[in-house]
Amino acid sequence: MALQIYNSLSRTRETFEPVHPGVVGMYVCGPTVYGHAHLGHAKSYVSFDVVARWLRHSGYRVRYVQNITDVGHLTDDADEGEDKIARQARLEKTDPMEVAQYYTRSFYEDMDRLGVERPNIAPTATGHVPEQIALIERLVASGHAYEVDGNIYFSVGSFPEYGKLSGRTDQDALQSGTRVEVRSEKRHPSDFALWKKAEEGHLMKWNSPWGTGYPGWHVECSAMSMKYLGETVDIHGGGMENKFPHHDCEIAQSEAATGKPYVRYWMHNNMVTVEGVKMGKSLKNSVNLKDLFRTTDPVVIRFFILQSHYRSPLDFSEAAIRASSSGLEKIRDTRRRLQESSPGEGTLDMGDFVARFTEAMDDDFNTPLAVSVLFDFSKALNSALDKSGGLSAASMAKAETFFDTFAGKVLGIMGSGDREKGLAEENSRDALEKVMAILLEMRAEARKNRDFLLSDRIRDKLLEAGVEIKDTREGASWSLKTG
RNA sequence: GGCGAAGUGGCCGAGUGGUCAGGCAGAGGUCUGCAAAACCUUGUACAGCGGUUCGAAUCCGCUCUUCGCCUCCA
Repeated sequence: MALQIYNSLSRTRETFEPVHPGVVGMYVCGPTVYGHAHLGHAKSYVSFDVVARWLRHSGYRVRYVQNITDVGHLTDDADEGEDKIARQARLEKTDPMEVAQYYTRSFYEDMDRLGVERPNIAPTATGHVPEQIALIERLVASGHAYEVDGNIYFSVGSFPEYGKLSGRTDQDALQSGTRVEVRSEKRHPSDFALWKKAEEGHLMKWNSPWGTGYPGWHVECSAMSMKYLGETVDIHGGGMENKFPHHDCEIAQSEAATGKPYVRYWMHNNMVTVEGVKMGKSLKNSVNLKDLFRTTDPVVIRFFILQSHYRSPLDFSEAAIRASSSGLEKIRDTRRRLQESSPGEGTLDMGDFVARFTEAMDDDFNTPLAVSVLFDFSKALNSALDKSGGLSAASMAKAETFFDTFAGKVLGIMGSGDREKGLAEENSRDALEKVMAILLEMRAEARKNRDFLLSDRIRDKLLEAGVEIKDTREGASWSLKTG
């Protein structure tokens, strides 16, 4: 079965076909860097990370572009209010660019810990002002945008399909009951700003054909997406809350400028809720990743996220995290056991698991179903290892490859065999292994002499120190406790 | 008010008409000095009410409830 993707624009599942065979251009809306990343960022970027990983696994060459918004989004209304980064700079008594750089580094730090691979290109809005101006000029020249006193607005009336993504197509009907105030200088209340004139004291500003100002809040994605991925991008991803107005505006300004479809497949991931309520900064229930990582292994968070579908809301709770932690530990234990077992004669057929995993991922990236295949595989593998004959070296190698490929490279919830490890970490691990070998030998001797008092004391003390002992048929094994 | 999503067993969470999701927690068992792990067994869940059908968690209608967007937000 070919890869199926749910397209938010058509609201149906479609067979994936990129513009250029074998190559995928993918754009994902990145963060606005004025604060530390939270669980919502984690869900979004882990989800799209797995999308990119799966496409690569399927043989595509993927160019993944994810912007950093370091200017232009306002605190308040679409065209009013204060620049959020500028405000944060004022609060921290520093420069907006320092705020942007600081939180950009913080963002990547957190994403690295979650195992999110870096985008191929991570363009910043401030680094692409000329491209944004060029796009605006194109829109002004073709009559899709107009200037009023140094401000440029996109004329929604010039693009009849405006709102097709969110289903908000009747602009006049939308005006009743809306909370957006009517701005007199705009021709239509739904028109949105492409360029804003810089007021007195505005810090982040650039020269333009219309005077000193700064770009509006939707242009950057269109300009940067088209610059690096062409006028039609294969996949454009983002959070559901960005469907309107952000993505509808992107479509309007891009398609009005080029006359070509802007995006082939729109993908929107759902929100994180905390006890059933949307997580948001204003609600003071947002879960900061750095705080969360203090108590929870980032990989557990990643696993937790992948245990639900990207289009489903994810409800965060301590209990749910604990359940995920136990589940992940089960899979990890199985792999550890596999790596520590000695070869025998038994065989295990991997084909069915590979097929089921592939089918799940090809069906709109159904990671929870794919994870369940991992559990089924673990069970089958454990049963095989339980049998007195053990598993043949060939079967063991195949099983290891299965983990390495699907749990490691594709889902990123386990180390991949060829991962790079720091030398220091390697050395301390070596030392620990030698020490543990000595302790386990002494304990084995104690058990042989039926000195269970001593053997249990060793086990208990080690557990206190964070090392867990398990007695198996093939001798004792140990592992560092996580979480 | 408009647009959109969703309600699955104690909890999390798949499943677009017909033999099993899966995980966590719980119970019983095998193994074991004990423990842990693993494995086996164990749960007649699909918001409610109607309808279509030989057959519905899955399709249709109504009702109830929740959530998101319509203001920046992943």
